Amino acid sequence: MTYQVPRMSLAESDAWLGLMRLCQLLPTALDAQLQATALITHFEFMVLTSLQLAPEKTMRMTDVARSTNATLPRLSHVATRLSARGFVERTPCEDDRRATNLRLTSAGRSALVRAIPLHIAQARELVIDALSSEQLEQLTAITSAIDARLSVEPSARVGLMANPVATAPGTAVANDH
Amino acid sequence: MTYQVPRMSLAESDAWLGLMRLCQLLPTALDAQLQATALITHFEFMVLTSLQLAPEKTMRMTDVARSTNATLPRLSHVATRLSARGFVERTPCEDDRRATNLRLTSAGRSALVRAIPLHIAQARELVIDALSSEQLEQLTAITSAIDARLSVEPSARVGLMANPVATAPGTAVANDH
DNA sequence: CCCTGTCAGTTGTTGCGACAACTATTTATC
DNA sequence: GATAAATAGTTGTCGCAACAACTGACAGGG
Repeated sequence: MTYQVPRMSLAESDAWLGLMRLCQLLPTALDAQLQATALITHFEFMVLTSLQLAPEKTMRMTDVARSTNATLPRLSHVATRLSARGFVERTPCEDDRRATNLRLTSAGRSALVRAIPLHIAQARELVIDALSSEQLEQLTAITSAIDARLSVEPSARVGLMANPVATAPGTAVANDH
Repeated sequence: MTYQVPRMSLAESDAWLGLMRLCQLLPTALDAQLQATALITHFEFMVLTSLQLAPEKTMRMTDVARSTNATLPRLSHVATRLSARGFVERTPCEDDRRATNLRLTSAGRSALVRAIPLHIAQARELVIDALSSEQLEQLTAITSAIDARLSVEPSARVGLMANPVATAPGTAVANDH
């Protein structure tokens, strides 16, 4: 029951390759510039921003992770680095003693304030100013549509993926075209 | 001479954050799926594909790097891994003895052929089928526009970036060009 | 209560990408 | 034709992200 995956049309392939290229180059360029000018990574910037917006400049690890699209282990490591630089403090949570609160220090706030204009300039230079306002709206719609697909858990979107390739050549893979 | 960077409007910020989220989540999801099903990374897939399309299934390292949006060191490392798995062979180039040719082996071709339908299914599932054909065209236009900005070398797009943050507050940064 | 299961975080390992430094070859210049 | 400069690749180091395994705390059922 190997049904045929339709090939990509030219338009599809153009869009796909363009997106892949973007996903590869943009984050790298962004991080390189922010590192050079503000001495923090883009992800660290997002963490600091999240905290800055929170009441008491304090948030629980899990909430920060969610709002920055990160996994908890990743955030934990970054929090360790940020706290070593004095930008952030870990404090135990009263309500739930499993939880940890992350608080933005004044040094962290300073670093963020220094970084903000650089970051906005970056966003303008590389993306926003490159697009018309129609394209900005289109981009928002496109990213949300893809996002919806990404958020579905992997188990629910097996689809054609349900046919893993065997390591040994002898194993029947039945991928005849 | 601190001139004000205009803040982002809501529409701008939506587009920006959506794009950032996409650039973060999509490559990860892609690699995880391809690794699990085809046992290669997305970047390895691109390398194999490039070679497959080349005459004699052979290309020079530099050309492969360009066609996969990678740096030469990165490609060199990946070539080492791929060649350890027998998917690829390094051969010296006759014309230019500095150069190295990369050739796709038959084992490499098999691996690629196994991966192709999985990869296409992925692309459809996560991106292409999530978008209308108008959106696909829009996406192509958007990515090219941003790409044009990315390709400009950093030195030529200093703009507001030309004011790096000093590590120590006292240090004079005197970065006039 | 205790015991099982779940949740919040942390830590250790692994693997990959960026960058810098290096070798070897080719091209340009005088 | 020798020397300088640029080009093609390789290698080593560093930092970060993913994943798995672990600890400690809450919640629900007997």
